Amino acid sequence: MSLHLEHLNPEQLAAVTLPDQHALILAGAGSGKTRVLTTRIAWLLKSGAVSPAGVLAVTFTNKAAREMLARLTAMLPVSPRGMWIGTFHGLCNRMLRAHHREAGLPQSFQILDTADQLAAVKRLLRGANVDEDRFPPKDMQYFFNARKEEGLRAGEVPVSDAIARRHVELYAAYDAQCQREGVADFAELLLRSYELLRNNEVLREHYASRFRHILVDEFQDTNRLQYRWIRLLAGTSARVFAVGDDDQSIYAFRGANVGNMAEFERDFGVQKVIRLEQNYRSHGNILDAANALIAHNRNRLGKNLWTATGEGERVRVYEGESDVEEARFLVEETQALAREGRRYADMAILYRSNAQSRVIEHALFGAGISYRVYGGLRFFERAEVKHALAYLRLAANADDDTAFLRVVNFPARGIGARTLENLQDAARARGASLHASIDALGGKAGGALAAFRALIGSMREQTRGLQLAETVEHVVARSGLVEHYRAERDGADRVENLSELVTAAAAFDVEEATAGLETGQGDVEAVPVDPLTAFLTHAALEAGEHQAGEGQDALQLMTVHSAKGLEFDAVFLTGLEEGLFPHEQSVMERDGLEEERRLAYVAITRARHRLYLSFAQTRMLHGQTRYNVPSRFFDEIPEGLTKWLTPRFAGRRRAAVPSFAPAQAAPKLKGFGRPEGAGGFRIGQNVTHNKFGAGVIVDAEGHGNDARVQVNFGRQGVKWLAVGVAKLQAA
DNA sequence: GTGAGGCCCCTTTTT
DNA sequence: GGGGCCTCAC
Repeated sequence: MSLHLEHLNPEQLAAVTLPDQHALILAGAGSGKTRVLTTRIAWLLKSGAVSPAGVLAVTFTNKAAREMLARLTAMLPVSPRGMWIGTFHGLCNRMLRAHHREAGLPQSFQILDTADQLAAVKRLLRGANVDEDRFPPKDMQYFFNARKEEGLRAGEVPVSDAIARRHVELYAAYDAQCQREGVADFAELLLRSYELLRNNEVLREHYASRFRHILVDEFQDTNRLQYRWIRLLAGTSARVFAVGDDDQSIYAFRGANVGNMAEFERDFGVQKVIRLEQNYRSHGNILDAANALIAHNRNRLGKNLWTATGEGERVRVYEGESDVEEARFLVEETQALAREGRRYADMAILYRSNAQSRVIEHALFGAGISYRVYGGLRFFERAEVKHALAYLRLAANADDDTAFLRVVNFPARGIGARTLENLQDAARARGASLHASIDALGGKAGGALAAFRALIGSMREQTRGLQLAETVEHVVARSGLVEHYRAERDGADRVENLSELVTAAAAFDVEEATAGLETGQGDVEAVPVDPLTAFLTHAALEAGEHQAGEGQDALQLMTVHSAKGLEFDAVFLTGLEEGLFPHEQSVMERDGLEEERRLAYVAITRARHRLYLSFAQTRMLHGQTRYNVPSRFFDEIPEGLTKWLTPRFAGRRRAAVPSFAPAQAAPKLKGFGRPEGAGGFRIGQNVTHNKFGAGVIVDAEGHGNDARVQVNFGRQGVKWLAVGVAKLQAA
C-alpha cells in the first residue's frame, strides 16, 4: 500500500497521521482536502488502528462519496468494502432498511423527493380544507423540514399562538399521512435514523462499538440534525475527524449551520485544529484577491491562503454596457483563449442565478461554441421518468398515494378531479389508502378506478420473479406512457427517456448498491434486499448525473453554487452588480451579505491561472431592464491586483458610488423612448449630484426643462429630481 | 374531463 | 422572458 506521505506538506501530514483523537481540519480552497481525507483513512488502516468495518465516512453529495471511494480503492490493497462511505441520506437509508421494524417503517418504504413531498403536502392541505393563501404549501413544506432539521416532532414544537398551533397540527397530520403511506421524505430519513439511535440502546451500542473512526467531509455544510446524528453515532469511543472551511459555507439558506464547527470543538474537546492554508490551485494574484475579499467578513475562524506558484496574471475586469455586451465579450474572450490552445472544457462561466445563463447561451449558440450548462432537470426528475417510477412504486406498494395520484389519470383514462375528490373522502373516512378505498365508489367512475386497480394488480403479478430490467420494461410498456408521448408533437425525447430508464435498470448493479446489506445470518445489520426497492431508492437518492456533453470539449456554464469543489484554468465570474451579486434578497437577510461574500470567494478560488470579473450597466431581468451599479465587491479587491479591460467604471466616480444600491427595475418608458428626452438626460445614464454623489437614471417623465428624472443614488436612495432645478451633471 | 390560454412570480440546491 | 399553475370554455 502506497500512501505517498512524502508528497504531503507538514500540515497535511500532521492531519493524516494524527494520533487517536478528535480533530478539526480547516481546509482552505484548493488545499488538498480530499487527499487528506482519503490518505487519513488509508493511514488508519495501514497502521492497524482500525479495520475497514470500523470506518464511516460521510459526505454531502454522491459525487464526493464516489470520488472518495475511487481514490481509496486506488490506494488500498484490499477492497474498501465493509466501510460505510456515503452521503448522510444514503447512510441513514441504509440504517433504516436494516432496522426498519425498530424504526417503525415498512422494509420497502419509498423516499419522497422534494417534488413528491410538495405534492404530498398539497394533498394534505386540500384534504384538511386549509386555506392555501394563508398556509401556502411551499411554506408548510419548509416549516416541516425546518422542524425536522431541528430534531423536533410535532409534539415538541413550542406553540405561541393560533397560527403556530395550526402549523403544528398540520405537521402532525403530515407525518401521520407519510406513516400511513409508508413513505419518508429526505429530512425524515435523518430524523428517523437519529431517533432510532437515540431510542434504541442495543443498536446505539452496536454502532458505537463498530465505528471507531468517523470522518466528515464539508463539515461547514452540516445542519443541526446531522451534527447531532454524528454525535450520537460517535458515542464516547469513536474519533471524529471533521474537515471543513467556514469561508466556503454557502448553504446557510438551506439549514447549514457553520456554528457546528465551533460547537464541535467545544463538545468533543478537540485538542487539535489543523489549518491547511497552502493552496495548490490558484496563482498569487487570484488568491490575494480572494483573501482580500473574504477579509471583509467578520465571522471567521481565520485562515489565510498562500501559494508557492508565483503571482501570475492580474485579475481582468470588464464592464459592458449591457448584459448582451457582456455576453459578446465572453464569446470573444473564450474564442481567443481557444485560439491560444486552451480547451473550452477548462473554462467556466459562472453566474449568481440561473436566469443569467440565457443571454450567455444565446451568444454562445450564435457563435457556434459548444457549451454545457450544469444544473436544471436531472434524469430521474423528468416528468416522464417520474411517471414511470410512480407505476413501479405502485407495483411495489399500492398504498403509495403520492404515486397513485400522479398516474391514476395519466395517461388520461377518464378519472377526473371530481372522482378523485370522492375517492379521497372515502379513503379519509376509512383511514385507508386510495387504492384500498376504490370499492367505495360505484358507477362509471368506480368502474374506471377498478380498471386502474386491475392494471396495477396485473403489473405486480406479471413482474413477479422477473429481473429488474424486465420488470421496468414490462411496467413501462403496460403503463400506456409510450403511446401517450408518441402521440405528442415533442414527445420523442420523452419516449427516448423511457427506454433510457429500462437501460438504467439493466445497468443498475443491485449487488453493488446493496453491498454489505445482506450480511451473515443473524447479523444485526442484515436486511433482505428487493431489487426494485433498491432501484427506486437509488432513483430518489441519486437523481442522476446531468447527461449529454460529458467528456466533449465544451465550455462550462453554471451557478457559483454548483461550481463549489470544481476548478478551471480560466474562470469568468459574471454579473457582478449590486442587487444581483450580492443578491438584493440576501442583503436583506441576517448575515446574508457575508454569505454572498463567501459565495464570491468560492467563485474566485475556482480559477487556476486566469480570472475575469465582469458586470454590465443594464441587464434584462424578468422582462424588465434594470440599471445597475457595480458590485461592492470591486471595492474590496485591491486595485493593484486587477487589470481593467475597459476604463475603470467607465467614468463613474467609483469612490462616490455607495456600496448599498438595490437595483431598480425601470417601469415602462412613459413616452420617453427617445434617447435624449428629459433635458438632455436619458435612462441608464450615469450622473452626479452635488449632495447625493454618483447615481444612474432609472426613469424619467416630461420633456425639456420640465422633465423629472428618477435617479438611483445607491445608499443615498432613489430620488425624483426636477431637471430644471437639481444640478445634475452627466458623469 | 380535457385542453388552451391567462396570470403570477421570480436566489442559490443536495439529498 | 418564461415556466408552472389555475381557470375557463368546450
